[in-house]
Amino acid sequence: MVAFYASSGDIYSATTIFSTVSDHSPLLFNAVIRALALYKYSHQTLTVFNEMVMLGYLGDNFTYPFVLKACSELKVVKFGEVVHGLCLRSGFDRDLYVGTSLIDMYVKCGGLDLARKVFDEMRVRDVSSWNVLITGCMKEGLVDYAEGLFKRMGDRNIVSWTTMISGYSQNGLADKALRLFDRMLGEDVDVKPNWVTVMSVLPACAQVGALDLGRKIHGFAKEKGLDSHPSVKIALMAMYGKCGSLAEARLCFDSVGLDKKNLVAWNTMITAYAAHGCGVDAVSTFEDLLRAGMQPDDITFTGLLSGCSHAGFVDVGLNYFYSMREVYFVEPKYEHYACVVDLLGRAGRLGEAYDLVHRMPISAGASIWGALLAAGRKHKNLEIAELAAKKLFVLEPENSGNYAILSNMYAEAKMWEEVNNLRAQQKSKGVKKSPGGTWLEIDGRPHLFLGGGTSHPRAEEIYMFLDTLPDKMKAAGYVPDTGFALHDVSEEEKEYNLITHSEKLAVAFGIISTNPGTVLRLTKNLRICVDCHTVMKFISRIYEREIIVRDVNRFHHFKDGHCSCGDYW
DNA sequence: ATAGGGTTAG
Repeated sequence: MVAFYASSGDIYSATTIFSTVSDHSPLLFNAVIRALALYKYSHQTLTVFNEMVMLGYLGDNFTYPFVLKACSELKVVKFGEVVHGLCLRSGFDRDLYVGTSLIDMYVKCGGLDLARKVFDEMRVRDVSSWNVLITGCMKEGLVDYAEGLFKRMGDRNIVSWTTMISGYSQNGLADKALRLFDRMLGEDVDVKPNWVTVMSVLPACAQVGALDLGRKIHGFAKEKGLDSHPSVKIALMAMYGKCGSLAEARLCFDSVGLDKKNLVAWNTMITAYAAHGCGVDAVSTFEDLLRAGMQPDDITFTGLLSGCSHAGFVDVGLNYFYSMREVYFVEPKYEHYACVVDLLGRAGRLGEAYDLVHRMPISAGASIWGALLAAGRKHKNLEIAELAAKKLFVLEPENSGNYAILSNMYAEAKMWEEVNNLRAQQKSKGVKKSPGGTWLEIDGRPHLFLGGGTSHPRAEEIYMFLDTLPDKMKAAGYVPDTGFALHDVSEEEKEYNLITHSEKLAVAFGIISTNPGTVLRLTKNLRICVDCHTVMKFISRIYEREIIVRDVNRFHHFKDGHCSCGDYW
């Protein structure tokens, strides 16, 4: 009876009857522990297990996997260690399932060293044991170690491949993720990708902005009947959003039935609108969410507020922010304050932004000082920028971008001594300039361009194109904005530094190597600079091209000499 | 009986 209720998920009935039985057999304990763990009543699982141990029964190979699952769920390594000790005493630690569950528990509780120790000491291992450890390594960023395990393991199943692919995606190695997905299809014919596999490879497309490749994978999913799963559709939405195709993201969103539209789906759509600067759509989607009877969460509000920020809807955004707690019962967190500081700062209300930083109940961190620094730069407020930058030099000393911004502002103000001091400071701390890079997708293949790079096979043509550009642009009314070039060098040299920015190289290659009218899609690892932004506008008009640039935090759609951001970014 | 997953501001 208990087992029947337990397996059907009626935990209440199962535990009620369980408590009326006076003579608990090990079998009965196992049934209840299994049910409680599977339905994530983790505390209760441990309570019942404890009761069992008190009665002198130490548990067997059917008890431990579920007790350990409860420990993993709670993420308390201390509990896990106690249970591990009991495993050893009971002698069931030698069991394959118990061993694998131990590894999983240590991985989920953040004890990778202990997980590796258990793995090394196991006498029998199966695919799952290897897979669990690979997951742990990927989570901790030990990509090389995970690769070693993957290479060494005897037989790999679809979970092994999927784990590697999603691990690469999570560690920002989109290239490797995409290549492994390909290799899996070609090499291991016995392995059948499922919906989780599709979901794991999509973030890699998103990372490098590989729209065509993403579409191909969408087609592949359709062909295999894997595209109807709501989670796959959500991953597709995110991919399309991050690859610059809002329309396709919206199509996926609409194809999820209203009853299956969970909060993640809504949040993804709102976030996509926000990244594209479509404030009106972000707000109206938020209102649709409320009408659909959903309860927004903290992520909904980060999307909504950043949407308002990117679109310049300062007061609308502030209103939402102030009503979060009372109207929507969502406690404003750090990231919401960061959005509001950005919202105010971007709009030039630096005083209010700075006030907020001091009034907030949470202390400001890197993203908030980063927002203030960006605001200081945009509105040429050196005082605020200096203040924010000094905080950032302490909080994220390795981030060269912060040095660059302040240094550029000093240069603009012709404060050469400060420029030199800053450069010396940067050098003494060993901060390396992070190279600018831009991806351009051509025929479904992403091409990488690095700032100042000359290694491209068609570098000569690219530079030739860029060399002739200024004259064409000057004829159309262009004045290069060299104010923020890093060095105190001649005007001409500054112009040259600007010319070698990676997005210019990429757009040049795009223009000379694709048919007229082809939309150019660029993905950048830094923020786009003012001069590149201006150049893109001119190129879109002179060459009649639509150019879509994704920089680190938003999209710019250039068309006929204008940008969708309205120069507000 | 154990394993892989989607949304987060600068």
